[in-house]
Amino acid sequence: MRIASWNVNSIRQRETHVARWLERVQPDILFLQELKCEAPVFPAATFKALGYEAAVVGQKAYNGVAALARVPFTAVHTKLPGLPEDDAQARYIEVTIGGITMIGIYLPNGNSGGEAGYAYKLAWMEHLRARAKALQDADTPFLIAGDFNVCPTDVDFAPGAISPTDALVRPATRAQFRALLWLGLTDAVRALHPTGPVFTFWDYQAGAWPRDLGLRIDHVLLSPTLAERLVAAGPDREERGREQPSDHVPVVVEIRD
DNA sequence: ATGACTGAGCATCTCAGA
Repeated sequence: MRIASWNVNSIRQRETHVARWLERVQPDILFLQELKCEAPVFPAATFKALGYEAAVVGQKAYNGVAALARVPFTAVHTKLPGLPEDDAQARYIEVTIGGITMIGIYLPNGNSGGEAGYAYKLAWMEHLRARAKALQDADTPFLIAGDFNVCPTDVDFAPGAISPTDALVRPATRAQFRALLWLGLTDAVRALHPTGPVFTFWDYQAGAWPRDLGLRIDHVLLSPTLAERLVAAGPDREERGREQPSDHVPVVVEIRD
């Protein structure tokens, strides 16, 4: 089984990129982030023509997540359990496919809105940890894929690519990410690439891509029984070199059937 | 020393991204 995640930075700007990528890579399921549109204008027909059904959690202009899969499925949650009822940010989708619970996330960046904005990020991470713990306690095989907006360690950003005070690297951000891992989850990409940079994002500015000044912020975390079946994991750097690319590349994980 | 990006939207500027 091939599972992928991709922050596309506007699905309407990246519709062709995603369609061609699906044809080339043939994932069983693809989680998308930063759709930047409401569900009715998501280009579902384009992906349906390629054999992919879509579940979309949209929002005007900001955020937005979706799942595309070749096997019929339904979204069981479209909001992160535990968040206030009036939270309108489209950042979470949870589906079940083949007995596995799969969660796609667009975790808050945390650099806007001052300390309140950062507190929202930490609260979001704590609710995500609680959701993961509930699945773990129920012995449910599950994975969490998406844009975590977390550089877990100093190896996960190029020197100079980010400020030391950025919300992606703040100590509390990393502590909350480790709390997730301590549930027994495996960072799929890092498990198979134990050392060195494995970037998934390069800023549009200052020649970050040609200078390879990237970040590793898109992750796939696996519950224990899925981790035992892990055979491959990594970013698809090829996509960053295309015309008008997203600033993120897809991350692809292979799980033995 | 200078310039250095992308996308959406009540749009020729602001907000957000990271």
